[in-house]
Amino acid sequence: MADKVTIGDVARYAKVSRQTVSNVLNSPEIVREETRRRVRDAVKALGYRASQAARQMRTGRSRLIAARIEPAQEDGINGSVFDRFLHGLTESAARAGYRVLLYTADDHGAELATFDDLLGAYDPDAFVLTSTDYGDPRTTWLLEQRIPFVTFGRPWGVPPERGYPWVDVDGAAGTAMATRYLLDAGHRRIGFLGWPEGSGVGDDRRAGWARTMAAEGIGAAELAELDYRTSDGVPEGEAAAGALLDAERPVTALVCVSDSLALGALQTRRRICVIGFDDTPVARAVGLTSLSQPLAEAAASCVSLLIGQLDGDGAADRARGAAESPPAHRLLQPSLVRRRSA
Amino acid sequence: MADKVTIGDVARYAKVSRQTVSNVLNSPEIVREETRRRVRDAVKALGYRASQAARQMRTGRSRLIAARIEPAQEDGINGSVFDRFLHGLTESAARAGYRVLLYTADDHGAELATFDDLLGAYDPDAFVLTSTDYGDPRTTWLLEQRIPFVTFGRPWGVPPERGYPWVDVDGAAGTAMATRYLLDAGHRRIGFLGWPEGSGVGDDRRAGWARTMAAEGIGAAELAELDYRTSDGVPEGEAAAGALLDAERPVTALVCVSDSLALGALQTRRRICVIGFDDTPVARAVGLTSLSQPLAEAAASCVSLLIGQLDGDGAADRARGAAESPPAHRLLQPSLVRRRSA
DNA sequence: TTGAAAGCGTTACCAG
DNA sequence: CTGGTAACGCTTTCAA
Repeated sequence: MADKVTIGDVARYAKVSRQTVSNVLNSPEIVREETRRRVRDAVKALGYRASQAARQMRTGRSRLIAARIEPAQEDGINGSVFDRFLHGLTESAARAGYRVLLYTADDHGAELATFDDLLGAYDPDAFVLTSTDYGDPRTTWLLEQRIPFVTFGRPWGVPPERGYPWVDVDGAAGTAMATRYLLDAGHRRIGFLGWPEGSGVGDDRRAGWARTMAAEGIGAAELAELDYRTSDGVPEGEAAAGALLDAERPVTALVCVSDSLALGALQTRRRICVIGFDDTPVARAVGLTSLSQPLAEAAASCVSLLIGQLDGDGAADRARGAAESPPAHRLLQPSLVRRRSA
Repeated sequence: MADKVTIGDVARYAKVSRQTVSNVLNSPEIVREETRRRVRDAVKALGYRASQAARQMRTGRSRLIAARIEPAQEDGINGSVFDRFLHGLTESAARAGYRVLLYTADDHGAELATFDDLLGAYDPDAFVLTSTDYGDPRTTWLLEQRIPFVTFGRPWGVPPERGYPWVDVDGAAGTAMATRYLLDAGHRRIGFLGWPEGSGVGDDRRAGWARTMAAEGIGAAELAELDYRTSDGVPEGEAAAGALLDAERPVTALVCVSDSLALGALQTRRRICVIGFDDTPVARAVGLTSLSQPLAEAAASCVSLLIGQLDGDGAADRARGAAESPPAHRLLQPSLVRRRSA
């Protein structure tokens, strides 16, 4: 912290006015080539960096993106998913000239309060929301306040006219791929270990399995037999797999909505093929075939959607009233990582 | 983002000067009780929050703590450790009025460059460093620049006079506890699955096992027999455990430097007791007894050590020259989480 | 193209 | 204890 080098120092060094330095930084094209070079050399020589605080005072933009760091999930197995997403977010944001500001919140109520806090003090330019669910109050709130944001997760149950930008991974396509893979390997009694109905993510993943099985000519009655619903967890997976294996017509393979359930199924030590979801460290460790989400890409998409809003809408949005184009979104494809378990 | 409420608005509402409002916020004791109350009511009524940018311009303090988000480790199993630490850090920092700013860096060189970047632009008040190793250039750099920081991890190989504040978990105490636990259960041939010599963390954890075994009267020669060193990973753990089990005098129990190695040992499916380190989600999932680090407490300690520096040293440090008191530190105790594996 | 001046919201330093 | 005034470093008018 030897010295705070300001724009004035650079100007003096390059023998131009402060304004010219600012121009070189913000709209280089309007400055004469030679001057531009001289200023850039000065910037490099002095190690100058624009003070974000001063810039923010003038422009009103903090170049900060706020994201919540989630506590370790229930059994923590899929915690790493969020972790990797956050890493990708930080990296993509940095590339775009933004930084990620972390916050925590135990529930939606606390999170709304934190939004307010953050907005008042650090004034982040945007929020990235994860783990969205039906009737999520956070999106409504941010929409009302006209704060830019993206969600990683589809707007479950939100009517299109109240839409907002989102990024998600196509879970159904993933489980469809997994199911197809097992069918091709000769399986026909392929069960699905899923969560209770009502979670957007869980239902989506089940749908991919169901439609692929149906396309294979498997009727609704048999499908119902093969469809097991339980809350997430390793013991739950073990119990469920046991039930499916001890049925009159046992399953020979299992597509699971999560690695936790899949791991449980694996622990039965019975001869079945198992495919999990999320490609968590555990999957790698125990040789569990799993569906991998392109998290870095998802994070990058979140950032680019945000940048679009931040650069485009600025004040134009407020002036023109309603949005002209529907919010952008992006649905990415998971990939199947083959290991010993299938 | 309806309206930016400034200190002036509050002053007008409470019918006092801007300065008085500032005083109520920063040094409440010098303001008359009644005025204070009126101002506080105004703040609440208007939803006022001091603009961090403006405050920073004036005070030079950003109320930002920078921390690196690490990419998923090798096999990712212990990734959740860092994740939980980061969560705790965010929470503790928020309680102290600070926010956590994230950054990434692939190696030490890139990280130093990022320090510079961050300091120039966002100007965080402090850094929290994790995964410190021998001859870590980051601590040297920050010390030179007189930037406040703490490390989560002891200053391995750093002479005391170049000391800095740190927080760590006593790995040796943990493995000693685990070893004692196994001894009490009647085991005597207790092996240690560790990393190659030279890593501070690994050597420390080995030491706890070794000293406990020695105290039990087990000689150096036998100790050498029981001490196995390998790089981290599940397959590595499986191989190592196999070797230790097939020895002339096989081990009956294993203390491992990581959950990855322990998981590998467990996968041999042989009848041994295994204890891992870090209590990762995998451990919970497969019933592995493991040593748990008090991560939330570690994070809280980091924050309080930082706050001490930030509030105390301000300018006094530079004025008086060398530090009067040695940097503070805190060594926390891990705890043994018993599960099926031991 | 370049230079001068204003102002963003705070807090620190003065007098009253 | 309260009220004015200056200053932090930057970008954005406005003139030259």
